[in-house]
Amino acid sequence: MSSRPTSFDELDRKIVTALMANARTSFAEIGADVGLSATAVKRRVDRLRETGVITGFTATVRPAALGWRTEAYVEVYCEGAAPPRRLAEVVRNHPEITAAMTVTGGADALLHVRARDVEHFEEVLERIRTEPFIRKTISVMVLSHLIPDSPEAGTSQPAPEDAGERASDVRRPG
Amino acid sequence: MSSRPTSFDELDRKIVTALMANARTSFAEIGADVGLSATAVKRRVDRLRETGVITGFTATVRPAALGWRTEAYVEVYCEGAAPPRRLAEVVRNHPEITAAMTVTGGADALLHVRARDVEHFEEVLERIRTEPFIRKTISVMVLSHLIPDSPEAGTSQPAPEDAGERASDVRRPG
DNA sequence: TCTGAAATATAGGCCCT
DNA sequence: AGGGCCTATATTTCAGA
Repeated sequence: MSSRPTSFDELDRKIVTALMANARTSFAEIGADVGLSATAVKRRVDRLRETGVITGFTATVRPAALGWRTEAYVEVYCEGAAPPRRLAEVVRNHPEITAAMTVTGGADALLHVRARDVEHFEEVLERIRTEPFIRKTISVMVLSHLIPDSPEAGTSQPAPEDAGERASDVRRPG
Repeated sequence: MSSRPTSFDELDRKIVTALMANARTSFAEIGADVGLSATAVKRRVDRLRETGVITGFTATVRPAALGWRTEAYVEVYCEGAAPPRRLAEVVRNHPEITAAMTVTGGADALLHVRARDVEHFEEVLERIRTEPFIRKTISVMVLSHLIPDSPEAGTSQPAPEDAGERASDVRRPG
């Protein structure tokens, strides 16, 4: 995980852009775009991965299609000092937490949470509040995305493992 | 881009999981895991894309490696009614905004912003506040990620066009 | 859904600058 | 160090059935 800058030139930039647009683009095709052979592109991609510029390749999924229709940000306030280490442990206990970070401001941490519906979200929230560290939470529910294709709109969701139901078999309230 | 779920079974679930873990996994390898031929896997992936479950494949990039070292969430308060349509226009004017959504609570919208450094972030913030609609903003800076590999930690950033330590113009990915 | 063959892509080896 | 060319191995893709 060296974050050491080796050289990062124009060509690397273009290659990364191409792979962000479509991670399955062939090296030959990228090469044709940037003016390199497939081999050269592959070598650069390998290097970009080794140096940690590219950390992986992933499918972007529309959470709603998998039955994840509810999304919220949760500000977390902790008892006394909240060492990030212990917060990280807590966060790992709840698969519905798709992102978590320490932040400036009154709260100690900000969580991004995905749930199937409001009922499920309430359950997650109660679970989180049960954690010994947590003093209080403030939730902000996401209503609609203004940038539909932004990664946070589509990419961040629990793995389908955690999806209790199928896209074609979503539980109804009541 | 029909958002209607056709059938979505166990096999699809596994395929999606595999592609989320590594979008460049070969269909043959996925097939070996789930007990299908490469051809069958490809057909299912094609269908998952057609039905909009999978919206694309992308490289995940460590923003810091490209010179994006500052990240914040910005709550936006608007003058009077804030039609999402107009908010969306405003948001599109600022490539550093990597996600934007309307939310419950006091604020009208929540923005996710990436900048090269605090100076750059301040500049972005001033630009945003200049927009006719915006009445006030409250910023929460991200200090550290508790889930290092969550998509929001690594995937969401402006395109590498703007990378490096250069203060050149910025464009939106895609 | 599988099989099988043809078209593509990849991962190295090797040599050049 | 980085790039191109070549080749063996995999993979994708398109026919069948």
